[in-house]
Amino acid sequence: MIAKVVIDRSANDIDRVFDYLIPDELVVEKGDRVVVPFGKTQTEGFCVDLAETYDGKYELKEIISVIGEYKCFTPEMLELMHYMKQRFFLKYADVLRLFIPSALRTGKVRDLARYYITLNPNLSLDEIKAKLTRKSEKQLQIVEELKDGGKFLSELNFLYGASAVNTLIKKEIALKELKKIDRVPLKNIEVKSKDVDLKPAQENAIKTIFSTSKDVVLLHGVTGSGKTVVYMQAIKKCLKEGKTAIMLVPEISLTPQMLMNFRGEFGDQVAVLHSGLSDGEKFDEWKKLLLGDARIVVGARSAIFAPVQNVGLIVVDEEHDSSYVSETNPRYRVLEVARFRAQYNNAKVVLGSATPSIETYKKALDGEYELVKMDKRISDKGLPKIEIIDMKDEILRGNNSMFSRAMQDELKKTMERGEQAMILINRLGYSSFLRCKKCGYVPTCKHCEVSLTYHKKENKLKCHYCGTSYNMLSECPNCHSHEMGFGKMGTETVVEELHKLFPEVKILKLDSETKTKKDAMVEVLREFADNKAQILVGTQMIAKGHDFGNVTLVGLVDADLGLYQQDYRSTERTFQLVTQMSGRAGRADKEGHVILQTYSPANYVYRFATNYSYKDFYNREINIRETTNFPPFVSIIRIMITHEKMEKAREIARDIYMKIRALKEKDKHIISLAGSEAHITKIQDNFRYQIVMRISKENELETLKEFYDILNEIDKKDASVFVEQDPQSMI
DNA sequence: TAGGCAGCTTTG
DNA sequence: AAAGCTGCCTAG
Repeated sequence: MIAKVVIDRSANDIDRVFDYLIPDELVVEKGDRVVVPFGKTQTEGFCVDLAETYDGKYELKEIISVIGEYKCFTPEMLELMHYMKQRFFLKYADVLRLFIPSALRTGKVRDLARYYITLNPNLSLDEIKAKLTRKSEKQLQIVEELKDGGKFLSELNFLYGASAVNTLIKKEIALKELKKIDRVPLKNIEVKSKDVDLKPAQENAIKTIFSTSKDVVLLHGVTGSGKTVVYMQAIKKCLKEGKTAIMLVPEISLTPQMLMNFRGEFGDQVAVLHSGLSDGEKFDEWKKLLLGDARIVVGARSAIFAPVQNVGLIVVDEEHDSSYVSETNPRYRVLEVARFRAQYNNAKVVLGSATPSIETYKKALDGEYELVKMDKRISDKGLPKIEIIDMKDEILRGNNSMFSRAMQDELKKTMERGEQAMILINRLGYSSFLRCKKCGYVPTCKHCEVSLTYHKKENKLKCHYCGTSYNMLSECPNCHSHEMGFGKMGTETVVEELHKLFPEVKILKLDSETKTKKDAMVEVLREFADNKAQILVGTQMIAKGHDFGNVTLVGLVDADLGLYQQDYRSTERTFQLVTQMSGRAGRADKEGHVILQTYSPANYVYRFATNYSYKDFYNREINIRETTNFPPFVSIIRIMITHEKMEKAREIARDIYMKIRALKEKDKHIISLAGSEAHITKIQDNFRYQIVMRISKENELETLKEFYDILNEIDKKDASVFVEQDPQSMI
């Protein structure tokens, strides 16, 4: 027998499948991890296929051994590997590494054994009781628990705490041994049928999810319309049918509520996967899913690769969130992976959002996705009122502070009522754009209608989509003032200002600095939830999914900062942000209020956001996209070439560029083509060149395939070459 | 002439 | 990615 093996190394030259002979004494199956001789050494690899014969062009070597007790990859995942490689231009090894916890590869945790605890058989029950520390109620409980047979250590630790268990082991009352776990088939577990009062809209949503013939359902529901209940009821239905479910949320570490809801409903059937877990924890959760001990996974982006079988439902909550697109190493898009898995398993994908991405909504309107609407809040309370404040007017009236008079008034009232406020600073991508401080004018590109980015090195303004360069402006062409500046505002300055206004009020701060400090973020959120501070200042990360009942005021200090960027999606993002942020105000029984400060109060994005009219916003936006030739009417493809030597990177980039230019002559689906240095020319000692194209939606996959063929053909040397579709940012 | 090292080749 | 091989440079 021949084993087809992918070597567990990420490099251009060895990104293919190697043939090995399986020696008679070894059993190797598809999905096994193996040790093989490779070149002059031994390496680990993954068996991705078996074959009877091979083409005989070279002498085969034999597989040395199989590692691990079980297969890492199901047939589904191996097919997904091929799909992702050809869809996103990835390397085999990079894809396979996504599918398994890193602890498994690095060998920190490798076998499938778990500690199993039994009572010492050499001791009678009386002897045991005599040995117990008198007061320890917990230890006694554990002994009772173990009387009729052993339990796994993790379970005991969870139920009684590790210290009690450890004491018993130390006293040799209980014995600890490694016990291998057999693969348990998916058992049909009893699902508690706690009756929930479903609103008609929710019932309708669930009915549609299971009755539609389409593979994707878009659940368009306003904030507070009860989408989570729909997810849970639909998942419950899947479990009853013996299937599994994947529940994706933008960043699980930020939404413990979601997890609590799921744990409450489904108990230990839920496994969690996200980047905040330790290696060991990740491994344990993964294992539970692989073995069928848990049948629901709740997690962030990478949980889409959970090793569950027989998937019935994949939910992508906050569908529009940019975290569903991987922007590092293996670049992939969760929605497409979800759809692959759903089609493989004959399952449904449910996309939930109050503000679906323009791309998604168009697909729903075009009939590719099923569209379900939930446009009423559960609580029958209206959505909070959004008040727009014109900051130019404030300046005219002599208020030079970063807070408008309305904002100060409302903050004061909120503090007096003993309620809480959230202040948001919009820092969605903070590349520098120029803005007139008097009238708010932002220079844009003549050809692309996107705002220009300032390039310090050349002292020029540039458009990122077509590359046109403009001279730097010192005078505003609109109002002729000379106060052109770069809009930038930090959480720090906002907190300082607030302190001056409200010296006795406790203020908390949450930004990307807090995020890097491990538990700091959780701590800040808990303090705020416990009402220990009255104001929470933060970047857009505080806009996501939190449910603070006492928050009645939400303030956006400078909503525009996200609006004028060299990015066609910035209006959309701003709309999403305003809508989401206002969803944080007045969640419980209190009336909410939103204050939005802007220099462009007339911008349509604010008009539609304050009326909560997504549909009107969509109509306007889709129109602009169509006339300006932006996604979803075309696809923007970026090929990035990075190399530690600038000349090499440039040489390869030029090679690719010339080949695509030749292709463009023949293929009318390639609309535009531009090659240049990337905006950030060097990251981590690697020089970066990019080729940006617009291609038509028609024939899109074929056009991409042509690009991939070129990329496969050329000598990439040690360069890393990756491809992005409709990139979130052009940095 | 030994030693060092940059750059290239090979991997089933 | 990692190891080994080649060829060139340099100190002595």
